[in-house]
Amino acid sequence: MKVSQLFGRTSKTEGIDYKIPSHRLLTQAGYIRESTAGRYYLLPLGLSVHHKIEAVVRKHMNAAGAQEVVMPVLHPLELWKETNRTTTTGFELMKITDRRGAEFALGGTAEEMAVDLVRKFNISYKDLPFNIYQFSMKFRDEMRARGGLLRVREFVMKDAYSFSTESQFKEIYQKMWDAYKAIFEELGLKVDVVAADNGYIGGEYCHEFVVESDQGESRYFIDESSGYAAHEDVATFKVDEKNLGEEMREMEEVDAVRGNTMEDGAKLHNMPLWQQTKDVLYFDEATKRYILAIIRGDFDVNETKLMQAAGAWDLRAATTEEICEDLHSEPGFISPINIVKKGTKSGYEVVIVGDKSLRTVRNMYGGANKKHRDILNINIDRDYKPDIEADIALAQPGFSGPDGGPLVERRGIEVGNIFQLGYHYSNLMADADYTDDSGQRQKYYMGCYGIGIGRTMAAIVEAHHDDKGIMWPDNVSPYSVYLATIGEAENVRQAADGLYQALTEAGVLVLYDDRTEVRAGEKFADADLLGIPYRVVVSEKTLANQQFEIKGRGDADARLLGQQDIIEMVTSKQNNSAIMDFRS
RNA sequence: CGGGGUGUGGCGCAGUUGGUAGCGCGCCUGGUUUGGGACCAGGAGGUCGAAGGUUCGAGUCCUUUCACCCCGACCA
Repeated sequence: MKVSQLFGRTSKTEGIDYKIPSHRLLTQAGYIRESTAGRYYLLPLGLSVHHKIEAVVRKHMNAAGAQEVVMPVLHPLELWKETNRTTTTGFELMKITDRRGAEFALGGTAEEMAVDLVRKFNISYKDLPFNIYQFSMKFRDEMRARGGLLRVREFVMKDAYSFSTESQFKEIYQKMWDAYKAIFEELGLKVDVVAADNGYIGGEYCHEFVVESDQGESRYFIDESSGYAAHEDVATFKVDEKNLGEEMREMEEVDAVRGNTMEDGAKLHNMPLWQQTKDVLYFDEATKRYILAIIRGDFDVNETKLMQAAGAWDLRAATTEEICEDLHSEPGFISPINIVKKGTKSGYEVVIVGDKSLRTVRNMYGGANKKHRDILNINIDRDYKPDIEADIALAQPGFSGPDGGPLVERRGIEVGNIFQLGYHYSNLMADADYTDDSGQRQKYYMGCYGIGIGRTMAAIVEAHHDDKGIMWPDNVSPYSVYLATIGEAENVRQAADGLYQALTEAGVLVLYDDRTEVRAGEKFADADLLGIPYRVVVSEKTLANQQFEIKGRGDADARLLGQQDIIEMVTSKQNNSAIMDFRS
């Protein structure tokens, strides 16, 4: 491809105030252009990178036995109603109606479609296991798109769906895990595999593949000694025992003229924070229940864990009015002791969820559900009994991980994930089953596996750039060589044309900067910005002894080589995966 | 959805107490240049986000609305 013919151009001013490096560099180099917030044009260069990433993903998915399909982008809304996800997706479904009034969802993920496809084939155990996947545009009505390609409203996702028996599942999950490791390694990305929360998608466990980056939105913890890695939503830690040797003392209600914070309580009673009870009242809009979370005073409530433990999917903080008038308690003095079982006005039930850390302390102190009254010597079991006992504590940096080592906090970009769905969808959807070897219908067991292609592209740029521009790894760069002429001399042009042809015939993708009106400095700046692995320069100077100048994008110095050596040097680094120039 | 901000040629911006739009980059033409973003001369390109209002007159004042950016909430 000749630069003079390439659609799109570099710009010094376009996107100058974008804060995220990948956003700015991809824009300035002419890989992407914004349409509206969270929606991007992929220009020829950007599409080329996109295709190369897809090719790597496809290669490893196929090698792992998955089979590529394409599903419609418009999903019949009845399918989403079948799984009750029209209201509970976690992202606002985008809907569209055709002129006959048929309703569709713009696909944001495709579990229902995959099940619907599979049930059309009335499968048996002989068909299992299998894994189908696609690359397709996904639509998310994000509240707030940001960070260029990092969080968008439309993007190409590779999404895969596996169908198997429960006993076959572990192997499939492991295969996807291994395939993902191989994919990201080939793309030049170091990933942490992080245990995460399944959220609205269902299932019991899942893992995120995260590229460590300051620009990432995922926060997670690593125990570097053991390799334990978990998203902050699910991270667990060892809870130290405090004063379990102490005798239980008589419960006692006392005056407590203090403010509403934990610190106020610790100060007033001159006792440690950990001996105080932290009582946080929530209301779940989905099930119309109050959820009273109780935890040791030196910990915080992890709301994701709380949602899982209580089955409360639409949690919000309770209002002062609800606390005072419906539950007859007092902000800052809420307590499980003598709390009403039901709101006296609303009739809504109060569910008490206790963290397991409550079993590491004796004789706790806390509110009395009355203003300026506290209770001393509170002990679990004797004085109150949680309806649900679970780990609902939020991990913090420095806490001991489940394997004993200290937890280190990291931030990263989630580029892929693998989910165990189990029977979640086969339970919700009709005929999501197969015939077993005794002729009985059985629910199948599912998993799903996603990779965001555009986000991966941005993550690669985040991991591979300097202050001059992008530095693509060899196998995702749109071209292997940036060939630039300097000057308008006829012999320079002829030599460059010859090298362009020779490299192309050798199978090397070359971006040939044939512009005559552009000076050397600008060509060098463009070459750096674009991030092509090799820059080859042809000028009267290099031709003085029949040579060309070649420089790696990350190298400080260039060297002079003859044409044959150039070709050898470049082809030896060429990646052999089935990759082609989609523009020529 | 809450808080803050911005909308003026393709991009980045200026525009005074209201008087009918300008600069830099880019683009086009000609010339001089040519190893890290050159220079000279000429040129094209804007109903100032949209709608309504005040006024003799609105980029500027008022009202409404839309879009985008940043922070938060949310979020495979």
